[in-house]
Amino acid sequence: MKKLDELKEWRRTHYSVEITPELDGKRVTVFGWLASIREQGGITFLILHDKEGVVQITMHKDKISRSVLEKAKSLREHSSIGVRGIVKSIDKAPHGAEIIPEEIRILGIVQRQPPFTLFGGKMASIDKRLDIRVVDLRRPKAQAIFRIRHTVLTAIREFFIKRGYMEVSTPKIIATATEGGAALFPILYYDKEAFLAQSPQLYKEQLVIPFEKVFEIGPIFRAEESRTLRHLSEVVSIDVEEAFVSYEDIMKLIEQMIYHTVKKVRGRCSSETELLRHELPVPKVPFKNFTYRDVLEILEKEGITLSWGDDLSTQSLKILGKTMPEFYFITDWPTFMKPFYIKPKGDKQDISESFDFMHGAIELASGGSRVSSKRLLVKRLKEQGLEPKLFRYHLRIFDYGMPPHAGFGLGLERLMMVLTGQENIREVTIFPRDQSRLTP
RNA sequence: GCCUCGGUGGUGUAGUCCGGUCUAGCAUAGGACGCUGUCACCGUCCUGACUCGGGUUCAAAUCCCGACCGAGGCGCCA
Repeated sequence: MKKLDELKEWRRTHYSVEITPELDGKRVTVFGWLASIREQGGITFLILHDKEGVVQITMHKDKISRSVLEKAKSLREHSSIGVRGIVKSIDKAPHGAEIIPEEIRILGIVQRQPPFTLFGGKMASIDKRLDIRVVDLRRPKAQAIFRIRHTVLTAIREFFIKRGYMEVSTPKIIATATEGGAALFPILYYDKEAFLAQSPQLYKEQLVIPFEKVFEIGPIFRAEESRTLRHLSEVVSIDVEEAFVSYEDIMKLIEQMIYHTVKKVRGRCSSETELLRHELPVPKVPFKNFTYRDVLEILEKEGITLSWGDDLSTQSLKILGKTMPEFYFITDWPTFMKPFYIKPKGDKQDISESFDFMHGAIELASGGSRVSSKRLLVKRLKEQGLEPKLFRYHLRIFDYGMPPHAGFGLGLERLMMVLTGQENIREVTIFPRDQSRLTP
């Protein structure tokens, strides 16, 4: 057993990337994890990485105390250490500067052979990586993905707050199905049956009464038996609802939100997108807009015949994605294909004021104008085979001046797949949940 | 949920069709040594694996059955 050192009075003076030639001769303290150790004759090089990047620690056999050198050589990749030493400006070092250590403290040792190395080498399968996910997240590419995610969330919050939307939180433990459709996870709520929310839909609609413009960024849960690269049982949904607007206004809002977000990612995360080798062009606005009927015609030309009312199969979405590898909307879906709260068009009741927001073959968001008349809502519930009684707590709000309103729900992970070029939604989720994975 | 495919050292793979040549190859990792400017360092040597259970056979990593685990596609779903 190797002995661990105590942190004691040591505190970080610099992050790895802050070790620059200008600090030449200064004493610094850095903390991090060992990314690699290389011996070159009488010189030993350690690469230390922290959350910001890497720095090189260099030890000449004759110029360093024996105990420091022995300690360094005993280390294995992934060990967590602290290093106190003198910065030396030198061209041959990776960023023009390195640290000559005076003392090394071993703070966390590596007991087992990790299933992968941080830099280079073959990647282990996603299953093995997810088993020790936080170690996997040290990989530079994973770091890049989640830095981008952080930037995306920040940009989206900035965007809505600046435009006067209020951030809200709604219950994730609910009494009844919100919209029918997706399967819910039942849970035991004291002595009652309850469910995990599949969407904040009904709550956010109600919240336009006091707040007019709201958004929520929070988890939603779906108990679908979906075994694909783009479905999870728990995802983060970005939900917006606004009073006195229609679905066309909401589509415009999405367009601006995406434009703003991509601009921010490009501005703040250029090194991350470069590392991921993923081109992220500024999206061309306005986004293209096809009706459901247009899409059927496009698919017809591609040799796929669908009848009005057919869902777009995975195959047809893939073909659509090839012809349109960009952001676009599919609007005016048949009313019966959409949830009960989606508003039918005034003159054509069989078509709805609805849209799906797409990128290539992947559906990112759906939204629409909402039904604001209680009578119509009850009619729509019945048409969809739902029991209005179960929705009485929702319906009675409509007796107290429910304004016309519209909104959308967007899957954050799917947006992240598009922004980072990942094919598996698990890569953009810190601790993914699917039908076979409940841990870690 | 359905269909298809797979499970070989810590990790990624070759070998499986067509049983014997497998004492299981390669890379990476781990250990030892050498190398005074590496940066996926390099060189030499070493360590380490056929998912589990049953069956067929003179002989099974290889063929058959079952279990467990995983991957992809479709459907469901947003």
